[in-house]
Amino acid sequence: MVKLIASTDKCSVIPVDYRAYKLLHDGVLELSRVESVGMRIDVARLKENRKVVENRIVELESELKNTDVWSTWRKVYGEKANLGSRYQLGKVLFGELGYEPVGFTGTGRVKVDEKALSLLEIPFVQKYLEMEKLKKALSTYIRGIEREVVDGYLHPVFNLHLVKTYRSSCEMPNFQNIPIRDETVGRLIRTCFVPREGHVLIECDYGALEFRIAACFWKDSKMVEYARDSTKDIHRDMASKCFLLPVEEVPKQVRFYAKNQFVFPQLYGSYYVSCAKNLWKFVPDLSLSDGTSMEEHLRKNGIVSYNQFEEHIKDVENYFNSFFREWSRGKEEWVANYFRRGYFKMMTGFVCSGVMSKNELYNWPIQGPAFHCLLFSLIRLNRFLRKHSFRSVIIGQIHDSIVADVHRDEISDFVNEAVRIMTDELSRKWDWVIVPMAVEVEIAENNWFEKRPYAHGK
DNA sequence: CACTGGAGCCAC
DNA sequence: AAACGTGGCTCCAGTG
Repeated sequence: MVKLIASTDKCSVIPVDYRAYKLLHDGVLELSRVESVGMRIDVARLKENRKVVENRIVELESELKNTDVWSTWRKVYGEKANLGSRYQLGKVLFGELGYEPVGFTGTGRVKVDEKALSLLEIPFVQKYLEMEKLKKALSTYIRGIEREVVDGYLHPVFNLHLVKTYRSSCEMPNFQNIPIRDETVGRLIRTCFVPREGHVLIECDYGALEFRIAACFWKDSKMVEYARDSTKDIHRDMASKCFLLPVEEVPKQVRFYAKNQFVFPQLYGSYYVSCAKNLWKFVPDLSLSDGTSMEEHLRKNGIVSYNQFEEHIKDVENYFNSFFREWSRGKEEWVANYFRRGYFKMMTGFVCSGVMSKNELYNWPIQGPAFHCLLFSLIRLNRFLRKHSFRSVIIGQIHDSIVADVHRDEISDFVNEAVRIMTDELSRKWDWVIVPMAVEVEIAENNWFEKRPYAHGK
């Protein structure tokens, strides 16, 4: 089946930089080699894990069907009762049993996602959610991988022609969304990705890539300063502002939420109300290093209610805009320029035309070139491995990281060259790369789940 | 029976 | 006026 991009006119008369085309051409060739090489799968383990998950799902199903909630469900739906139907679950919980809906979807249906359901704190629902998590692991990942494995190897397809931002995508199966956040599910799936005999898995990840590219794109002096100084950390500093903590007392988890619920959303066009709402949700889960709860800490600092917190985040947003003042002014100009011309060109030469929203205008010129750094590196690294007859092979790519199956004798040579390409050579390739690049290397001896940081020279 | 869109969840 | 972006995949519900 041929897929086409619907919203972007790539056949426009705007001259396309040949170097942009060449990057995709070379990229397609190297990615086809990556696909052909494939990644080793522990098929026996995958099967074992499937059995475990299948059994647990059966167990949970029978427990769920032994409840009053299920009796009601059967009364309403009779033979059509389907435990897998969230629509039916919504009707039972909110229609029959009288629980209060937490929210509604775009089409007016009651929200029955994990977030909405977990607020109900009903034993049935908690168990239901555990079952759904395992079903997702089973159907999308375990079965998805089993279906595509050929002789113990998986060959996901990496596309360069589908994404509006000229990023990549991946399918059959999608290797770019293998679970990692949930430890239980992550273990079930990732332990099945194993190195070849005598090899280890190595992952080379660009550190803070999108922030660095944002600094290059907006040329905001403070962003550049942050990107150049490895002792500086924008997420830590904004966590400190959002949660009224001294910089040196920002816990890792608090930094994580500041990064994903404030800094990136702000850079891509969100605003303080959304940020405040999203941050506030996690406040009950947060605590300081001395054990003080975040609620307690905020209370001590005069923030008792959500409204006060929202006001505070509004102040932080104002601070953020005045701190990155060239970005703050530049983004308005960027939007105005697009409205005059109807298109824009990425730093890597790719043209984006067609109807774009403000937020897309903020995101696309960052997301695309960030990936192009990775693609350039992958091309150079794969050529290097071939030229010098390495036994090590690149087996995949996840937007800002390269995954490789590296022979034990080649680990340091591989890492040195990968890091050299991803930093020095990249800087030479494009003059708009005005901040240093950082690479985080991880190694896994037995399987992908066990990956841990690998200390390298750079 | 084939197909489509919505909702949900997984990643960066 | 509105309010972070990019994907793939699965299941269900509805349509023809």
